[in-house]
Amino acid sequence: MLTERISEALREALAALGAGNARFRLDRPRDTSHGDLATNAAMAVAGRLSRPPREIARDLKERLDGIDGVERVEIAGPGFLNFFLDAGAMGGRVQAILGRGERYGRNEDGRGRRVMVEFVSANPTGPLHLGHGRQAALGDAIASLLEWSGWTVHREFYFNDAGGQIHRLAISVRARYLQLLGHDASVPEDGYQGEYVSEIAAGLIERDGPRYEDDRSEEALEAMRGFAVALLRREQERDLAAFNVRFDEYYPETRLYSDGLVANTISKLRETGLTYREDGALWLRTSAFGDQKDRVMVKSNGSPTYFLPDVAYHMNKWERGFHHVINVQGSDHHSTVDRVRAGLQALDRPPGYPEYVLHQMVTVERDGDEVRFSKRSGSYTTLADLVAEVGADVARYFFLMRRPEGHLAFDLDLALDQSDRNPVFKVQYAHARLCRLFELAGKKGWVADHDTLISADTSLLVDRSEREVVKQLAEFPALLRRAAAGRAPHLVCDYLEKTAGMVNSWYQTGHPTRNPALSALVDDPALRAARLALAGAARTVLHNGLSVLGLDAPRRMVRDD
RNA sequence: GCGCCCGUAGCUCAGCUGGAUAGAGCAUCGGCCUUCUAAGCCGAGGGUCCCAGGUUCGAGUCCUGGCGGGCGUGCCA
Repeated sequence: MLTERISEALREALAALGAGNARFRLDRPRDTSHGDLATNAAMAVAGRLSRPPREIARDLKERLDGIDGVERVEIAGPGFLNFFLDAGAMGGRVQAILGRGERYGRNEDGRGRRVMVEFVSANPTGPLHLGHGRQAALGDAIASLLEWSGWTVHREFYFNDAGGQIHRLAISVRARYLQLLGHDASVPEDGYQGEYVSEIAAGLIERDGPRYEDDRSEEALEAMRGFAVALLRREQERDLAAFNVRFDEYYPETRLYSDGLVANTISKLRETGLTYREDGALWLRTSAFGDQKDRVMVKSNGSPTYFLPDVAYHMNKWERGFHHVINVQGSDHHSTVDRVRAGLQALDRPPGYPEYVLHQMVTVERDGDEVRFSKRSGSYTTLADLVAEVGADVARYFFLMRRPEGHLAFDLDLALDQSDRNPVFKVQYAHARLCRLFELAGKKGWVADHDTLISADTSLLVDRSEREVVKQLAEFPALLRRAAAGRAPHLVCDYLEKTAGMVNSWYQTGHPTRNPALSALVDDPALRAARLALAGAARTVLHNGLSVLGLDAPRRMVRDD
């Protein structure tokens, strides 16, 4: 593409001036009088070359003349180089987009490399809540962005099916089970109070009858535990499926024990000489690797803390061949980051392994006030309820449109709004509107197939409204690259909203009631083909962008009033 | 106390590796439907980028010190 050609020419020119490998920007200036593309290259290397930026810009400009598709280059301001593209090059970008089609925006940066994204990882102790929802949307979108960058991506869900929380679940189920059978029993204070626990107990009676009624053995409790975990796991999976999120693998904590990985990790850590006994517990000197303080590995009662299986699990990820791992977690878990990494460094893994994306919590607001509208969970709003209320696409988009590290106030009024206020509909509608143009062209008997569009004379796209759209569309690949590198799906949302706005603007400019001469559906076949090519390119970008985020790109919008 | 994150328009938030006059949506006000879906478009007003220093050709962005808010700081997960 043209941007790459200019970028390459700039690199060569900089090398010739003695500033090879310099970092510079080449992007679209806000102000169109500053050209179609602009670079800060001269300023960026001024310090290194100890020369005035404008002088360097002059030298660069001399070496940049004659790039195919560039009409002229100007020096401006403190030393910017502004590139003005000719009509042919501008139009050529449309062809390039159409040529790539559903692959437009993909790159091969991660080719041949594997990455694991671990996310959601909810304990099977209850229905998924909104924090899990945000994490599901975030993890899936980050995984998708990496796939668009050529990585081979493994989506993994880790669940804690052992330990104290699960034990409390089992006790709670037993209490409800006994209640349903007419016995006097109560759920302990630190147990699980939600209605779903009774549902589990009822399911247990249906399957096994009253056989645990008088059985206080560990085996009976174990059967209840197993039943509850399996049921909740199925339910979580069903809720995630309704949210269009799927995993390649579900990894249970108990496997770390049954496969001997926890025991193995203990002995490996002991071999490092970084462990010691104190107050009856076994500690690891994590402070040697930047942790705030040392951590207990094995409690004085002989059972491991959660820290140990975490380390064992990440050693296992590494041994499975995942040297790039991204864990998406709520920021309330951020204290585990340093200690897990410290434990892994003790075992000679690199300091930055694994990578973490931490997100803040979610609240739902209606009329500016926080609301909770879930009955089953007992205390919190569930993901399933939210999805039932607003739909998967809206929920996903809203979870993604803010930076992960900020608190997310889910605006329920806006989410339920089917008007222009709702960004999801705005983007989807812009896509549907472009599809509609092709439908109408077809009705008039005009050929607008792929071959026609890709061979259209797009140098006819000279109107400002058209050129602005083309420039926006041309930025899509760089945008995806940036979003992938920054683990930042919200950038895609921003981009799509802006693109949809520009598409709508362009569409209105050429609306028959306003300015028929600029309509996409003009009588002049050559002009029509060029504009439909632009419409096709825009539709491709909106479609691909929505697809990266895991959203549908409808060909037609149906409003349910 | 210490660690991490956040602080940008009335509201919700973008802002890339430091780059040209700080942007978007909503809200407010004024225009635009006999013609491709007005679920839209055009225009206007609206800013101490939390504060104070520093780094430099240039700081919302980097550094230091404050202020305000969130989370964490367990032999809980």
